[in-house]
Amino acid sequence: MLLTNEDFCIEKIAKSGQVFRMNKRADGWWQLVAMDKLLLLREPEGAEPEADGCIYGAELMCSEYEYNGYWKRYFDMFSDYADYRASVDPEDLFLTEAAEYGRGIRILMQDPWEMLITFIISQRKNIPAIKSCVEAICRKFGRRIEDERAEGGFYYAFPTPEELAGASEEELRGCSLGYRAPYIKETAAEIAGEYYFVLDSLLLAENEDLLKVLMGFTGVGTKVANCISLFGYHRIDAFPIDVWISRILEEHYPNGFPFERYKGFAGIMQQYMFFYAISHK
DNA sequence: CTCCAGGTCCTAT
DNA sequence: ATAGGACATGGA
Repeated sequence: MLLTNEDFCIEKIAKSGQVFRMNKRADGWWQLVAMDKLLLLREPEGAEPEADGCIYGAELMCSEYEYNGYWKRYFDMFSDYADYRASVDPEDLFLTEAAEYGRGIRILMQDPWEMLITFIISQRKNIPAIKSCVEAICRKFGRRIEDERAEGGFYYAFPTPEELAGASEEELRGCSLGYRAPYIKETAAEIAGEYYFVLDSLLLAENEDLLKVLMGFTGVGTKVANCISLFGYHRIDAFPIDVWISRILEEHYPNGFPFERYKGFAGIMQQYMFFYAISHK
């Protein structure tokens, strides 16, 4: 299944800090696990790098049926990111450069539950550390799935609410979660129990209500709630402010970020700025 | 070794 | 409301 798109770069998506189970293998394929689903993808054969050195588009190891039924939505292929980039204020030199640098990034439509737990883990950790924690809880509590396409012949699904709720705090701490272990356990217990349908019920919620409910879970504050909104509910106007974005706002937008200009999709701009920042450390 | 990471919670004003 | 300190751990 060949995907030709000017705004699809596997490597940038994998390194953009929104997805933590997408890794390049030694054989050249990128392996992505989303909940219990596996996808392998790689750069199109014979594709020439563009002027920026990047290759755009991808070959997906899946049928058209699987693509249309799941991955097309997952990768937000119904949106035209060229339009988003074109909306950038040309006089805003920083954002112009960041958006050009981030061309190929897309805001993925990931699972709300996976985002809830993943971003509780994310607090005060760098991206490599987040990845190893997420992988650890999957290995320890997730269902093992045999699949010859996977590296080693198997992979682990993201654990279900029941699987995480059943974990002891010691087991969770064994995944390097530190003080987040009780956050994870409490939140998982709530989702596995009385709030079983709440994440689904939020699909149609207003943005403000969504944030408010998410922040009701232990370990979820403003920033994490915005990440879950953006990456798990595709609320592309959500604007998570972490230490990187905070620095950018101080350095480049002393008079405030022009949210009015990007009304409804400021989260896309946020992602370009974030990726630019972490790539130029 | 030191510094820092896609922050949140709790407490004291 | 708002400000300050505690918090676990591993990657760089």
